Amino acid sequence: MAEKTTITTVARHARVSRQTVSNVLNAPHLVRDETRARVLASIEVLGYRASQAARQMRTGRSRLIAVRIEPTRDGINGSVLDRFLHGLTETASTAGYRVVLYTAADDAGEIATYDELLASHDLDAFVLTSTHRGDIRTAWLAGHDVPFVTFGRPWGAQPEPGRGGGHPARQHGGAAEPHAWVDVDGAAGTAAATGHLLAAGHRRVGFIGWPAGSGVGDDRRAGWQDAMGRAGLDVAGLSAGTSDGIDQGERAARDLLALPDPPTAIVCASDSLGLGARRVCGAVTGFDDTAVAAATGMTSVSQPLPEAAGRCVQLLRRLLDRDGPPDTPEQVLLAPRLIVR
Amino acid sequence: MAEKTTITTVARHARVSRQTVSNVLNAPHLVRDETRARVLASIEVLGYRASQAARQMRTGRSRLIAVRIEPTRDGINGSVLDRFLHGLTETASTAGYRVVLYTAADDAGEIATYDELLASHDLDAFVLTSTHRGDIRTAWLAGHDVPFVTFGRPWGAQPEPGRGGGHPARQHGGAAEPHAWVDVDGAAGTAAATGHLLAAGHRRVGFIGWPAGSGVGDDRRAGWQDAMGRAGLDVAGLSAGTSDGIDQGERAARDLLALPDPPTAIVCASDSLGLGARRVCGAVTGFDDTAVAAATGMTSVSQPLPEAAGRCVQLLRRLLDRDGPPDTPEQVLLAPRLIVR
DNA sequence: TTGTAAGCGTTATCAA
DNA sequence: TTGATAACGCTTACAA
Repeated sequence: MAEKTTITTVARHARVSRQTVSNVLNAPHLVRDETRARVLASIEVLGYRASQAARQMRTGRSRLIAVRIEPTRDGINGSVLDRFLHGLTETASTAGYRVVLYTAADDAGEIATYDELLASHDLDAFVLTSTHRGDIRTAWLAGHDVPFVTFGRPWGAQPEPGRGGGHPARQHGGAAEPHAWVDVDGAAGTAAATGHLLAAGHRRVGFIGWPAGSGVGDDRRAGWQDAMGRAGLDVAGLSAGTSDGIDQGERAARDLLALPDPPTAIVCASDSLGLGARRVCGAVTGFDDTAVAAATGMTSVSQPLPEAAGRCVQLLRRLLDRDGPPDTPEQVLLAPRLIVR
Repeated sequence: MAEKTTITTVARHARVSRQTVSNVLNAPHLVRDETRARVLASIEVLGYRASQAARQMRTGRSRLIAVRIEPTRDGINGSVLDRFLHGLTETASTAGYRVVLYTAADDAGEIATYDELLASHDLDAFVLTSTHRGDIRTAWLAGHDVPFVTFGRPWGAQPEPGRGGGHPARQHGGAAEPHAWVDVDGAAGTAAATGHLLAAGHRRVGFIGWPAGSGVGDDRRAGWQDAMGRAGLDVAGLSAGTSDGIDQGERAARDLLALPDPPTAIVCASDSLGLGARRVCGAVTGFDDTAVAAATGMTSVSQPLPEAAGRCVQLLRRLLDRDGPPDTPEQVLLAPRLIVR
């Protein structure tokens, strides 16, 4: 094994002081062109790379961002995180950041992990996924002055039990302080899916989603409802809410089809639900454009995951790569795309 | 924000020297019980956690292990990595290690990334997935004395063009120096799938996999061939090789069914191929037990991903948490499970 | 058993 | 524009 190349090695090789080498790297404008060129040449020749650990001790920044990896729930929607992670890793690396993974059983466990990661590894920031109503994580991070971005907008404080109708999802419930987030417009997605079915001649279009109060679910339901409303169509009784899963989707679809005036097509809030519904209904759309949708030829709403990941990194940089007071948080709402099959 | 808690804070609080605090953490047996208890209490009260960066500077160990995250190819088999990653993150964290992600376009790019990660972040080890014939990564890592484990056994040097028949996959081709690896016995999986079909009364069981020379593919083919041989059945002409994909699976299945004496059932090397084959053949098994297989009710071979991940960490610890000369590398071959549907 | 001193590789401060 | 010095928080060697 060769000697470890440190900044001292480079300094000796280029016949300058350590500090000058450091300046070439961190404040190039302070160094004369000729000197800089010589130093850069030495760096190249010696294959020098600054030690993150040493740099971190001095600057307090680790250039590490953390993301939670969840146990793929039903496997169908799980690959969404997979693609998001890949995009995140790629974009982060071009910005000089690395992604570290962590797991947690629930929100409380996740917060304990924040504490641990921050104290021992000095993590620079967190990317949170799967935001939901009553999410306690963002308040904790904000309260501890930890930079973070969520993939998924804030859905408000507590689940509101009695809120059936209306468009509750559109109110981003009184989050104490807004934070940076990136999200995909789920309502626009289900609206597009509904429009697609309407264009195909359907008039009775049903919806299968999750029970009211789930934020993401309410949003997707609202998109369907809006699209139906704009077409002047009645939606009374055409909506079902159930937990996620293939069998649940089939059951809910059966119920809808048993109505006196049943739907002829169904928009679903997930590919899992859609797959189940398809067993009993010909015209069904799913959500997330997972491999299952592609494999079974189901029309589905596709989220622009790589772009969402890129935006998260972008927002993070705005938070991190600055010396002044933090900018006002930014929010990004991306449009999904309907993949017609 | 409270003051940063360092080892000095703890020392003051417990009325001992910094060194004693360090000893409590790293060499508890050197400290008197009473003192140790007092120090631990202070650590608890102050919520102290040793700074990884400072520790790393002294010890040269980062307690970080790296894994590549691949762009989900066809999405169907992609979720395998997802589940493996989750298991890895979980097990690693209980051993005090964190998982960092990286991407790479190909083997050469991956090696460049090793260089970068090692030089700047002092990574402790790598976990390699998707081993293949002619894999240049292991030689590089071994040559640079970097600890690593592969998920997937070494498949030998170069793809061997003219090797059609036999059981080439069973020869783990002259790897210069064996290394630690964990793998799942693919041949056992396809053998089980074949056995399942034979038990159902089939006598002509075909196989659709990838072109010869791919290591993993040859192994899975060998399992089918062995099972057929043990049952005294002829396999001549019953095997097809194609690139992965649903349509490719369908095409290969059509070809097999067009034979004079066609198969009545087909074992496939992936769920993608299986899904395609199923369009034209009733009795088909897949491989990987992905969400697609579950959703479409296809029998498939399931890999014990969490266990594989755990074993990888176990092997890594053997390599890392030792002071003497490294142990002889260990290899772990896990048995898959057939999920009958 | 506990304390003192040195040093890991970097960057911020300040003087030349 | 460049260089000397100190400091970040920790652990290893050695002295008390």
